Amino acid sequence: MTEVTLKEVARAAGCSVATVSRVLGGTRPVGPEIALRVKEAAERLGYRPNQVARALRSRSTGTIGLVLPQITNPFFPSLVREVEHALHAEGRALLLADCDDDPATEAARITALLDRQVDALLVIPVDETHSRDAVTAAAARVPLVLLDRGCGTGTADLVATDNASGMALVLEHLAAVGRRRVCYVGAGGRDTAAVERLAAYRAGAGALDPEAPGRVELGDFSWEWGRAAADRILPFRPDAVVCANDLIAIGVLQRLRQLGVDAPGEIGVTGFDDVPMVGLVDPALTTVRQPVRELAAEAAQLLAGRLNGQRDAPRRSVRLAPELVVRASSAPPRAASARQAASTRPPEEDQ
Amino acid sequence: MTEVTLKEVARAAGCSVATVSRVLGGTRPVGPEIALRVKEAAERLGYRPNQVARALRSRSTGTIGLVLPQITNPFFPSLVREVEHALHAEGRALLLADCDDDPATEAARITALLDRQVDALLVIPVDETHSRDAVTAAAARVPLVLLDRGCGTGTADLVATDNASGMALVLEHLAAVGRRRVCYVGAGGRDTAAVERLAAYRAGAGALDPEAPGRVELGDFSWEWGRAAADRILPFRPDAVVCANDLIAIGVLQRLRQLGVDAPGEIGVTGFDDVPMVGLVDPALTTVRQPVRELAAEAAQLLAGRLNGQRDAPRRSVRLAPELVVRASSAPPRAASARQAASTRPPEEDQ
DNA sequence: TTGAAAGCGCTAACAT
DNA sequence: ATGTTAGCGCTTTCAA
Repeated sequence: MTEVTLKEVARAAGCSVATVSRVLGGTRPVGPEIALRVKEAAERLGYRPNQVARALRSRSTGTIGLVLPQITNPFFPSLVREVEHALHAEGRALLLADCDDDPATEAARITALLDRQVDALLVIPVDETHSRDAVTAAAARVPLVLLDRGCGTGTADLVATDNASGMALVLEHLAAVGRRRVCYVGAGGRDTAAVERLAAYRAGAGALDPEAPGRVELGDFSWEWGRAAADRILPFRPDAVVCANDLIAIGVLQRLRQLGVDAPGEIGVTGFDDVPMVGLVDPALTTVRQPVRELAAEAAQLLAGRLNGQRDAPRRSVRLAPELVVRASSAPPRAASARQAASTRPPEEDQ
Repeated sequence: MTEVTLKEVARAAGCSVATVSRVLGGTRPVGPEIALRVKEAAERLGYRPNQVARALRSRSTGTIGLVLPQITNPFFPSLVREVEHALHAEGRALLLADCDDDPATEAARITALLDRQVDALLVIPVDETHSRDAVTAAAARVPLVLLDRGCGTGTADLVATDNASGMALVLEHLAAVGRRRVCYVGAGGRDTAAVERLAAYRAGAGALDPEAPGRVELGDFSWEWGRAAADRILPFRPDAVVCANDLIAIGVLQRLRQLGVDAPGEIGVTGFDDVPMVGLVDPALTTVRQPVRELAAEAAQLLAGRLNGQRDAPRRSVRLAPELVVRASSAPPRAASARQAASTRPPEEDQ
């Protein structure tokens, strides 16, 4: 079974291939009755345009590459989903590349996608500094939008959550519920999510307590780190732990429970991202919800603009405001009864 | 900055385009010193083959489409990751389509990928019956491998976990630790994961207890359902709850804890998949680990075979054995002390 | 408004 | 072993 081509449709409709192309592409006006004949013939033969041939001729594949650090990071699947939907809604397709959190792999994947003639790239850079060269080089060839994380300044368009204001929301909220001895459990990575959230904590925490900006423990974005970090922050005798993402917060909550520390009674805990998994923990986690759908939509729209001739418009950097989602884990502390309540259940150990 | 083409490399190397193509593609023998000249020229000019042109001529794009129900289902990201790595290792690229658990969207995505001339398709079907037509039609056009889930018999090649033997492992294990009053919390969906696991439970549970095959509650693959189901299975007075996947098991464990029921002391709980998230729950979850990497590798290899001329070899159906991962949630019951221990902590309610 | 014809960049016959 | 040439299926001048 061989493919139906334009030529065959043209023959069936009794006109030239150019006319068929015009009817189907809507490029130029075509006489109404011949247009009908063409559409009918195409329909009848089950004609489907060969996108590869179209791409070669028109220099546009209709595919967008998405390069991300690790699809197994629980924040990314929902972002990928929204990006996929936004692109398919415009008739584009998504080439996905996972670079295993490795800048060298990232560079290789970017090259591979460029070789495939993607119309544009969406990149969630692995590392603020080490991703930079590959991103800059790619941005010189096709429109490139950095998504969710930056990569030096002025490298390319950027669509990301406003991490600073998200962290500010958290700190304001903690102050409002009467918590002052805050500390931070973050990630030491060089990606902008880690960097910006830490910086925002350092900048804002001093308003609650002059010592707070110094009460910082850095690891990675995992709940294993959150567990380990819980032990390390207890000597600070904090009344709140601000975490750089939800996974860390979940780990902290788990470990606090094991240690018999009452959360939120004694220590409040906050996360960042609002990944689906937070539905699992008890107490429910107060966190910062990233506007995932809006990020995807904005990125798709920005790309579409660049692809429609706005290639030389000034670089855009779009920061979307996240939303604080207040749940139980940051409820006002039970100042007096906390210690006592916690001690009714003895600490358990890991098995 | 315009792209470097074969023609320019040929001119720089002082030979014909055909020769350059042969050198770079390794298609035919070429004289050693002219080969060197060509490689040098290509290198110097920074030549990158245009994959679209190559695809049009050679009728092979080097891209594989992956169509899956929902990337946000926590089992899929690791599978996608392995598939991506396996394909990129062979120089292929991955077009990802997410069909939102909807068969109509699935059909549309499959068509979109075929229009893009994917060399082959990997499909994780949404629904055993409703996905069938689209899959069959696509399989007539390109090699198609069903991944992780089937879709009627004889439709296409299949690479999936052996759900039946996974469930059998669970039941044997529960019998070995002395649990007999088992029940099942499953999913009522029409995908093969739900169907096969349920069937295997029904087939095997009778060996533990004649009533067990009838003790079944069906919902969906979510932890919300697991929570709700926990209340529904308590009247069975079970000593073990077999769950169709990890999310359900996590929900069941959570609700049991809320109700003050001791797990595993009183009721053992098992899951299926071994998603990363199981690292979060306490007690640690006994589950069935799907051989994710091997599934991806097998699927990639099967595709590669089909693409290298084995298109008409007999259909293959490959079932990979999963592995039982025994953790705390199915430890032998504490027959006597269970009720008492549990009642020291009063039931909490959802907030 | 329509058709004829020229490619897009590459590979694969077919020559030599 | 190398060069010449004819397309792959489509879009887009350029003429009519």
